[in-house]
Amino acid sequence: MNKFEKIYLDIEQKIKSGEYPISSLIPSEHELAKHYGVSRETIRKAQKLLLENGFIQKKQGRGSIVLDYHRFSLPVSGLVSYKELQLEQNINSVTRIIQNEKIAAPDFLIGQNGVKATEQFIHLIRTREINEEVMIIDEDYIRCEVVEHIPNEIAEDSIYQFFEDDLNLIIGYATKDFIAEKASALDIELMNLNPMDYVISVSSNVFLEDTTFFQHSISHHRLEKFSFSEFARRKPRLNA
Amino acid sequence: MNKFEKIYLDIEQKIKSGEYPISSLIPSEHELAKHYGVSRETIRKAQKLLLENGFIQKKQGRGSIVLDYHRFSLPVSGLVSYKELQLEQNINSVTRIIQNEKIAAPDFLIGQNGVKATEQFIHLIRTREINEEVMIIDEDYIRCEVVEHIPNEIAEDSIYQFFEDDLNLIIGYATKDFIAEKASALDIELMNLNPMDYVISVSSNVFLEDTTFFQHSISHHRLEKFSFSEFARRKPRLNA
DNA sequence: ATAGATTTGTCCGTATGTATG
DNA sequence: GCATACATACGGACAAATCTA
Repeated sequence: MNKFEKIYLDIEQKIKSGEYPISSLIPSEHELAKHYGVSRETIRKAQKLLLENGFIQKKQGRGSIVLDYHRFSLPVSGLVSYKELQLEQNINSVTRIIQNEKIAAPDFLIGQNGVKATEQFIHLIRTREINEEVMIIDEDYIRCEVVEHIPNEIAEDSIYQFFEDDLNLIIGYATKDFIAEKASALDIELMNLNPMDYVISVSSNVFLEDTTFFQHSISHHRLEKFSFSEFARRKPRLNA
Repeated sequence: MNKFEKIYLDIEQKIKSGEYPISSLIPSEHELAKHYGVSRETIRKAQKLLLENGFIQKKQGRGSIVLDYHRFSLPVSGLVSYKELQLEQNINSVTRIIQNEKIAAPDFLIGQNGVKATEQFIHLIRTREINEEVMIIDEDYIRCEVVEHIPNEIAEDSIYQFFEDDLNLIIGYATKDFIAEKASALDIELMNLNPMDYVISVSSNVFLEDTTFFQHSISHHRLEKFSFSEFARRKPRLNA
């Protein structure tokens, strides 16, 4: 791990433990640099992470203030996978595999992001149940050029852990679109909904670090159980 | 404006104009540093902005690739105001003021974020109409210690522009929570909904740069018209 | 109201490490 | 192996904002 990441974790822990209380100022950049035996730029990199994650607010001439940080229920930003969420929140849930098979490239993906008509995709449909009630239906299309097969045992756990730890894929970024839409036939069947009900549909395209497109996923959430939070910073309007 | 912001805008413009085409590599950090007559660190700061805004992807040993990005309908991240969104998307909409009055601090805000029971708030309720149909109901509670009055002409336009340009307030950050919930009486009345209908409720607390809390807002969206997008980067799991 | 000390913001030049082709 | 390009780190300099005496 890099120096600035180690320092970030150390300061984060000090904030969480209360050693740096909420609303207080953490030591100055100069003091921290001396304390950790690094240069000021390294401290500033660590602080940038703290800033982006909502732990501190910096103010020129004043210092860095500890914010009243928060436990997010469903962070949109940062591409947190279902498995990671589950672990963090200790939700006891069951994943059921509805479908896991290799198919030809679906029409709506061909031509976009360099997908050729001759390619194959893994078509994965899973449900997420809590207390025997289906809360989320996840549908994934995964590019076979990148991942040729996903064992069912993996699909029941975390495909992202599999991608990253076993296949050594590096996930780069994703676009996500949220809309509310009428429940599909599958939603109605698996979630026991009525034809007039709505679901929240989160569709995303995921790309590797080298910019190759590798996954399209659609996730349907029950309205009553849908919620997420985020921490946002005001971006300066540069084009003014 | 800072050097790295100017360079950011310049490169962004070059990407948008096609001078740096999608999927191509932009010049190396070294070349850009020479071209702009600045140090490499300054170029890297500008590139970090491009990275965060989804314009490029960097790869060690390779270079920085221009991504095929964009046209976001409703960026959650970055605290973009309704007015800015409207401008960006050329949506012709009408804002109607339902209520704009000074009230005592509402119970649900007292004690949180340093709000005292003796404080006053501006209670603002507005509707956002498109084609004479109410799409969004915005309810704002704005701290009078920070903003003592909002003229109706302003409320019809953009309160954020008023805060920033006229009152010189600097917005720092916000927390946002999204849930789907049953339509309220006001929703039913103003949006012409049925009692069983749902709306998307986005509630947020907004803080100034100096960490003072100054606004709580609740925004109700019609399901059929709700949509937003975001660009997210995978954050490294530091706690692994 | 002013001056000086402190703290963060920006920028530079250099050095070393690591990944890519 | 080699050149190229990005990643990390250091130390220094000055500016701008804030606080205090």
